[in-house]
Parts: sequence; C-alpha cells; structure tokens
Amino acid sequence: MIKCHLSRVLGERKLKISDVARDTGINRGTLTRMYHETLVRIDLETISRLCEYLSISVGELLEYQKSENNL
Amino acid sequence: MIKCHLSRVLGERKLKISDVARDTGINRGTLTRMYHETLVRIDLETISRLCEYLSISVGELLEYQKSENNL
DNA sequence: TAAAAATGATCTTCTGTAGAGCAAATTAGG
DNA sequence: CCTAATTTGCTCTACAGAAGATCATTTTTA
Repeated sequence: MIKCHLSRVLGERKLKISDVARDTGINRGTLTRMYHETLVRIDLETISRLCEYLSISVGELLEYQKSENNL
Repeated sequence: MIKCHLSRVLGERKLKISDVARDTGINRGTLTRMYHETLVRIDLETISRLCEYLSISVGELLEYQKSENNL
C-alpha cells in the first residue's frame, strides 16, 4: 500500500489543511482525503504543488509499504 | 513537475511494458502513458503495484523537479 | 517469410477529483 | 460566557482521465 505522510508533515509544521489549500490552490477536499488517507487517485499536478510548497520529495510525501494484512 | 522514471527503470532491466502489464495486472494503456510521461492522474494502487513489482520506492519512480520553464 | 508478440492509438464505461455549498466544530475576541 | 470567524467534515454535480477492450502497425522470433 501507499502511505501518505501529509498529516505528519502538516502536524510537524503546525500547518492547517486550509493553509495549504489557500496557498497552493489545491482543492481542500483533496487535501482532506490525503490527510485522512482515504485518497485513491491523485493528479501529478497535486503531488507537484505539495512537494514545491512543503519543500519535500515525492518519497517523503508518499511511501510504499509492503502490506502484511491485505492482498 | 513530476518526472516519471518508468522508462528508465524498464530500460535498465530490459523489461517490456507488456511484461509489467501481464505481471502486475496494471492496465497497459496506463503503463504506456507513464512510459511516455503523458500521465496526468494515477491510482495509488498502481503506484503500489509498480513499487512492489520493481522493488523500488515511490521516490525512485516519481521525482519532483522544480520547473524552470512553466509556471 | 510467416506467425506471434508488442506497441500505439482510439473508443466507451466508470470511478474519483475538482469545485461548490452546508452544517458542525473549533478558535478568537469582546 | 457569548458571539463571530475560521476550520473542518460531508454531500452533491460536473468533468477528466484511468480501466478495459479493440484494431492497425511495427517488431520480434521461429
């Protein structure tokens, strides 16, 4: 599975979802889904803007984790 | 922008798009778009299967590059 | 040289993000 | 406290693009 670290990054920096939405133009609903990891599909443009805005790499935002449970 | 390194990885390993499609179950059209970097949106499940199959991290597959030209 | 496999392109279907709106919850002031 | 403003979660519609299938062309292989 793919783990999204948006909540951790925002928490560390004390940023709110609404801050990111306002500053990046990314839809707040999309950010909410990423935050709660209910996201299924994502625009590369969204990943790009988040990496730019947060100054992180794709790997710091999205991480592959071998799933023990499912599959 | 987000750079997709699928073509490089497949090239290095001499893997064909059809190999990956067959082995991972990922739609061949989607892999073709990734290969030619015309992909716009992607399922996290697709990223997950590619990382699993190719034994690479998300960061090795997708890389953020500060765009000099556009934006 | 012929058969098989791989690839690129196109079309339809269907899922999910984008975008907007609303209500509840949290925060900030007075 | 009480109220106003901000943030957040949820829902709905519209649109975009991946999934899946098909076909023609190119490449591979036997």
